[in-house]
Parts: sequence; C-alpha cells; structure tokens
Amino acid sequence: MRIATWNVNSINARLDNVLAWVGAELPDVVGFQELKCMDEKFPAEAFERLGYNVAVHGQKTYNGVALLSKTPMEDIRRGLPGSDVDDHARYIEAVISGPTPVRVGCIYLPNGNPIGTEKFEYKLDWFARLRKHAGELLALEERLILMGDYNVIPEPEDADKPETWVNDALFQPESRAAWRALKNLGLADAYMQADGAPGGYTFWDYQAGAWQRNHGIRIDHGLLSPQAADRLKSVVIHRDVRDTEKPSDHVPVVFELDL
DNA sequence: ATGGTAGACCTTCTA
Repeated sequence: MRIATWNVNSINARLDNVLAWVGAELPDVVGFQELKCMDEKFPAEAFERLGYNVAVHGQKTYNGVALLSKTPMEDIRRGLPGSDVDDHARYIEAVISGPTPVRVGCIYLPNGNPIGTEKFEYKLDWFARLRKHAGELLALEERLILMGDYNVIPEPEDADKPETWVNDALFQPESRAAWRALKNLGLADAYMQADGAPGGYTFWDYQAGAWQRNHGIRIDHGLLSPQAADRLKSVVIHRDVRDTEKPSDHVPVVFELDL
C-alpha cells in the first residue's frame, strides 16, 4: 500500500499539476494540506474520476486538508480535538478500509512565525494537542500513520543551510522538542527508519532561487505506530515534482507499507 | 540588512 502526503499550496491553483502526479502515481491514499478553499470548492469530481473516495475539511482562504482513498474511509474525524476556540482546518483523519485497515491522520501543523508572538504559542499549543490525540490513538494499537506538513526541521541535517533557520519557528528548540516529545510516545519517523540520508528535503521556498540552489528543508513527515513501522518498505520523496510547471513549494512524499 | 515569490482577495495576510 502506498500512502502519499503533499502540501499543494492551493488545490485549485494547483489542480493540473496535482492531477498529473496523482494520475500517474495513483497512490492508494493521498493526504493534501493547504487546500486554501472551502469544502464546496474542492474539486472532488476530478479525483473521483481517478477512482478515489474523497473526504475534505476546508476553510476559506487558508489551511484546509483532505484525504483521498481508493477504498471507502470510515471513522472520519475533521479537526484536531482539544480546543473549543481553534477554527483552523488543519487535521483530518480516517480509517482506510480493506483486509488490513490503516488509520491515517493528515496534518497541517501551524507555521508559527514570527517567533515571540501568539502565532508561535498557537503552534506549540497545537503540537501539545496533537501529542495528546496521538497518545489516545496509539492506545488503540492499530496500524497508524500521522503524516503531513509538520512545519518542523527536526535536525540540522534536515536543512541545506541550517544557520538561516535559527530565528525561524520551524527550527526553534521548542518546536524541535515538541517533535521529539511526539515521537517519544512511540512513533517512528518513517524517513529516518527507511532511509535517513541527509538532504532528503521536501520544501524549497519560491524566493531567492531556493530550488535552483537546493536550499531545501525536510518538514513533511510521516510518523508510524509500531504496528505500521514493522511493515514499512520505503519512503520516496518525489523531488522532481518541484521542477514541474507551476509547482507547489512542497513535493509529495510516498510511504510504502507492506500490507 | 534586505529582498526575493506565490496564492487568496479588498489591500494585506499567510507562508
């Protein structure tokens, strides 16, 4: 089973580009982040024509997440639990049905910039809520993947120029500690388990020729429960997608599980 | 130290 995550930076502005990749790869499951549209503006029919079931959690202008699955999705959850006031559409979860079901959480973690503001506090609070929810999911002892744009550079090796990120929310000690605390519940960083090679970047800024200079960072991750980690075959970062026409600033990451 | 780009959209915010 191949499960993909991709921050598309507007699903409608990106539709041709996204359909080309999804249509060519046809992963069993796809999680999108940064739809930048409400549910009714999500181009569901285009993906249904490719054979997918669609679950969307959108909002106007910002954020928005969605899941595609070839098999029906069950137990769909929209929104991260643990807050009465958070109205950002940053989390959607579903159980992918089949002979060996897998629960997939699709995450668009807050960016948190600039540091020292309420935005950074919101990031850390969201991280704490995610940790609490992940703990509850781990207790189910299921095959589980929590994947998406975590907006965290875990280690200096995950940036081409780590020194340029020291004042950025993505590389703050608090952000990295929150990432470690999440992993320390008993989740495996799929990329590190399957590959671990430095330079596996998933994002290159549009500005200042970051792609041409390979000034990338690894911020799109998949965390696996033990039941899923035992079945991980490979992680492939589709970096060539960054060189296509009208690309997202993130590229797809595909997790292959032996299910 | 600054600026550089992209997307949504009311002109600035987010990334």
